[in-house]
Amino acid sequence: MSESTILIVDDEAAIRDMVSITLDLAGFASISAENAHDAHVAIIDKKPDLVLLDWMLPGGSGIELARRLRRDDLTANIPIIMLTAKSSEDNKVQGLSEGVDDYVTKPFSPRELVARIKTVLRRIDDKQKNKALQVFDLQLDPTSHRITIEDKPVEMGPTEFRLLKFFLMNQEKVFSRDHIQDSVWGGNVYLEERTIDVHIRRLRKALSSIEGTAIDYARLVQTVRGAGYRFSVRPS
Amino acid sequence: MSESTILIVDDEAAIRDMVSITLDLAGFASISAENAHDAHVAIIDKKPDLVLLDWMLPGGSGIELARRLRRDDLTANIPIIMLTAKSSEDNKVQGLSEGVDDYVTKPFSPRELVARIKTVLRRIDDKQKNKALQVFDLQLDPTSHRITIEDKPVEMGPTEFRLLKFFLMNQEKVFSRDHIQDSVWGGNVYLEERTIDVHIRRLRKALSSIEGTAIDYARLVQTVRGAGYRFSVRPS
DNA sequence: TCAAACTATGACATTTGCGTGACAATAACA
DNA sequence: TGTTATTGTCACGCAAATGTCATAGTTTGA
Repeated sequence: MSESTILIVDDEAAIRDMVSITLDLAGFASISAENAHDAHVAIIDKKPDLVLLDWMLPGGSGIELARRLRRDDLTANIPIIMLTAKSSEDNKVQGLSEGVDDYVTKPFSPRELVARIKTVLRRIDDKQKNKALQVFDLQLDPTSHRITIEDKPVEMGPTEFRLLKFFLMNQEKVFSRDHIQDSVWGGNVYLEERTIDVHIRRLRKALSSIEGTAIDYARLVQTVRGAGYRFSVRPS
Repeated sequence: MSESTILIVDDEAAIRDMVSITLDLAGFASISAENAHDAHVAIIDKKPDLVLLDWMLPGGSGIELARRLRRDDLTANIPIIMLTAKSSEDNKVQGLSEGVDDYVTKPFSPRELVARIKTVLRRIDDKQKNKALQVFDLQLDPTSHRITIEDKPVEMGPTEFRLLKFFLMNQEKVFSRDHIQDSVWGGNVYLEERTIDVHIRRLRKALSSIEGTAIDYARLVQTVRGAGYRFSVRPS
């Protein structure tokens, strides 16, 4: 997994800096915001993997932000760790009910903060890993190792299965054949260049195998001439 | 069944220790938490089989925790026994509506506590057992150690019995041969790779042995090429 | 409009993984 | 003790999956 990005939301610059340095040292990328509004913009824009949110933002907007993030589907799955000034059970309870994932009480040690972050990220990761990937009525369920379109099972080989899984987890991005090979086959094989094309074709064929669907799922696997392939919900 | 883990949630260290010792003596493993937050983390992390929860945690967070546990799918099935300071009908009623499984009123005897725990665990256990072990007209009764299809007895060896039981308890999931071996044979044996196949075949054969059924039960044991086997009601 | 560069596709040989019948060793049982 | 059921292994056959190639089709830019 690549580097996780953490958004720090706190009105005190000193704390932002301190946390930022801590996270950098722990191998995270960090961005900062000093108020709820900037934070929200940054979240939409940069899609951080986790938000460190000060409970006591001026105007009590910390909890407001948390609530808002949870309400919106786009941001509902971004984990939040609250930073609370004092260890108050009231806050904790209220925060838990807002869907906050964990707490760190100020003052906190860098070690503790990093540990909490890692725990939350791992927990979320496990949850996501076994979650079914879905695009329209196309569904890939890693647990049952099954692909369905409109609940009808779709037949394909193991390689096409991995290929589709890769695309579903990385939509709207173009990947070169080399990159696809590394990600789907693993780095230690040599493949003829055209081989990727053939598997793309097989995947498309499998996605077209269900008759009478409203959407042509094969068309979601798009060729980007000179660059590679892309899985996208938007027409090319 | 392996050792059950009980999580003790109480703010008084003396009670935690006392209960912990009691549980150890009764053959349970126990972990402790002194507040709702730590408890929640421990539950996510350690997945205890039962939670002993003090009703009167500071800030009234005991009931909050119970409510929160019930809301989340991951924790909704973990049984909760409430520890109440005084025997108040109000508490009991309120607790029941939160989905609490039982009550123990302080002060309680170790003997009573253990009895309650065992009762709840057994109840939950029975519920789990009797739930998954029927598919259409195929029935597996763990007690009488019998399998029937449309009330007609099905003959199979002990290994196939365990295999079918495993599948019935874990439907819609793919298992690798290694995983099946660990779960059905136990971890300390070495089996030739093809051996699993042979037992799958014997199981399928047994499931086909009843003539004239509406459903081909053998077909529920599905091969997932390159991944393992899956028991599923849905066609592959 | 043409050539060059790139991609799609059908066909094919090879590899891989699974199903199956047979068999010997072992365990269960009368 | 003899008899039967159960179990694990093996060898073989088959079908799916895979990678490659040759050919056809498409796009791009001069």
